[in-house]
Amino acid sequence: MADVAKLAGVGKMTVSRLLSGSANVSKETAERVQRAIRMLNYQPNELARSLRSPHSKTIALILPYLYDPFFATCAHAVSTVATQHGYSVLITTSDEKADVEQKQAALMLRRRIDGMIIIPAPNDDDYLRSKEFENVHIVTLDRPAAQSRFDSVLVNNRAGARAGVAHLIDHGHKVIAFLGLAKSLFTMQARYNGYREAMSSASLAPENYVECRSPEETVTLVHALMTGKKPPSALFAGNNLTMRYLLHALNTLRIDVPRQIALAGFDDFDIADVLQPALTVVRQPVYQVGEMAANLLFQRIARGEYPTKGHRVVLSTELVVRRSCGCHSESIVTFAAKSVADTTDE
Amino acid sequence: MADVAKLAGVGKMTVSRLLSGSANVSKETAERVQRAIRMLNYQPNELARSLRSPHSKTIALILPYLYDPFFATCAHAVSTVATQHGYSVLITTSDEKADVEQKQAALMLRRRIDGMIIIPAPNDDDYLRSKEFENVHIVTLDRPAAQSRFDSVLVNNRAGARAGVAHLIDHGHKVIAFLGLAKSLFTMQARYNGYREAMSSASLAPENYVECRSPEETVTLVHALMTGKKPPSALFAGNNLTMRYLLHALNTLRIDVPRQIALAGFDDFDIADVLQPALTVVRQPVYQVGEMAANLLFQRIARGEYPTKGHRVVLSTELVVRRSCGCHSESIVTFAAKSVADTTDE
DNA sequence: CTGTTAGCGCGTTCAT
DNA sequence: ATGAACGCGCTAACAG
Repeated sequence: MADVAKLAGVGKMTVSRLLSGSANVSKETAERVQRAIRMLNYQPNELARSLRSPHSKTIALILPYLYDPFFATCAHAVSTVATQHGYSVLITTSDEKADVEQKQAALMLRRRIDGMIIIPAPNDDDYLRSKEFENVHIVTLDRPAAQSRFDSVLVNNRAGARAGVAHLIDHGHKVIAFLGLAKSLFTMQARYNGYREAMSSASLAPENYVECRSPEETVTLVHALMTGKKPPSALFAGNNLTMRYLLHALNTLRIDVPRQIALAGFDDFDIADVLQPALTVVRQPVYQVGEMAANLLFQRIARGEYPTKGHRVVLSTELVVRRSCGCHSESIVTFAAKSVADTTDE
Repeated sequence: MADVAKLAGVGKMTVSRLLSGSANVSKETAERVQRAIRMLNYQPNELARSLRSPHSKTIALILPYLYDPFFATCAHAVSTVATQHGYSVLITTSDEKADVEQKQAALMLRRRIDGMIIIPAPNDDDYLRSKEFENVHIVTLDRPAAQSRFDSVLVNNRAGARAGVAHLIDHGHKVIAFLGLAKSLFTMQARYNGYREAMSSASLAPENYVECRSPEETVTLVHALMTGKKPPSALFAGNNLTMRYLLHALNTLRIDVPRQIALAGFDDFDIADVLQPALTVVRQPVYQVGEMAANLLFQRIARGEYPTKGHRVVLSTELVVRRSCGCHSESIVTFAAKSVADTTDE
């Protein structure tokens, strides 16, 4: 910058003013400076700017992994919104490990980010309430942080799962199993609760939660389920990953859907409708979840306020009825959700 | 930091030395400083460090979008390797637009990143050879940059596609269509070339490239193809996105695979094996592509060398034979690729 | 082994 | 309308 100033025959300050656009610079000198900038191919150092100003124009995004299309789409939305606001995104994956997440979050803090969007790993988000995190805006995605001042964007997991399971019940199924990922995940708990509500409402006994850790394990679990003393006639998958595990397992075990067993699940995905049979799923507004989280964050950043109690935005889901449940025609039913809620379990 | 120094009764320099671990500090003072750091909950400002040192410990990752599982998995690999090296990742999406990519790349440069990994949008990567980019390490992913000094990590697109199409020919198909995304994409051109080679080798006439811009358009195109004067008996999809478009279209048009038409494609994906029929695909080592690119970049950064001619690493693909081609048993064939090549078209 | 000086590139403050 | 000086938080280079 000093070089530019020298070449233009002005002080560094004039150059700085011109770039920030704010203050008064005479047309003539402005033009001289512009020329000098082009001649030297001057690029301002954003690092130095960030050091000086209270804003680094950077946010952090921490999520478990990117190979889940749900998370990937959220990340895409966040990136898009950030670019619109002139912000950069520091991304990092936690692999669902709370300690990794915590270390990465601390690192982001030292990089002076203006805010962070987190899909928190289970079991330990206490660190977010420690002193270091007091001066950073945080929005949580897909899962809330316990008793926190942070905004969260969720979907109505419980109501969605309840409706999906109720639909299976409407088909006359009495024994329905719920399969999910790690039970410690917020979304899995909420959806399992929805499942239990649906079962209880129909005076049916809820089955135990079936935890699928891998495709291989799922084969074993499904086999055990089907050859047990109370074989289910329908299955509900807790998310799109579980559903894919399940499809593998049913394929391996040569169990026909929906003749031998009916199927439904939470979270739609790209080719769920071209499978044979097409899958009945509870669809969540994936892109909007990420978009809303980013918008909330930038709103907080713009206002600079740190509320003591965060808002919980709950987006609505819809039941997409296709064939795997046993239906012969397709339809969509939407479940409204309060846009701001304070329930502890959605 | 000044506070810590004051509390410990030492100079800032001693604190700095302790943190960087390099120089000599006596045990006693070290302990005093440590205590002061803990008491004040001191966190070093990485921004200031980056400003001072020649390394910002940050790399940039620019890719078209994240909702493609191929790109998402590459991004995951890059993020993982970066964390291993103690680096942070600034991510941004270009939406396949060269101008967006260029602007974002320039912004990254001003943020003083140590290196960048790019999946370049088609048609315009000249900007990478301009003066500003002289002092940054760049590795290209999935697609090369023309005549450049940058390393690239690719897969053997042409050989893979050739083998996939040859397999369809072995089934007796005479008219095979190639469907892909934008024709301007490097991978699509290379794969289409492989298709043409396979056809020519069998003395068959290659069909024109069919460009699928959306699921809807694909329905129209496939319909036109099937009702045209030379309806194909087999289709080859240029990538996983095209394959999904195609599956939608075939489903909509109620065309049965593989009875009415045989199917194969480039790029495996998660549930390609549970579809009915299971899809025959050319599989590329997705995670390894991202991992290798990141490793190459960190190697360059570590050595600090800017070679005049970049290496082109070409990873091998394999043909995963399942059912959509008409086969009744499954198998895998791997195609070796030279690990370093200088061909302009892979 | 430790402290002092200087400067990374920029923007704010005050003076002109 | 413009410039000089100072400081953001840190570290390299030189003293002591």
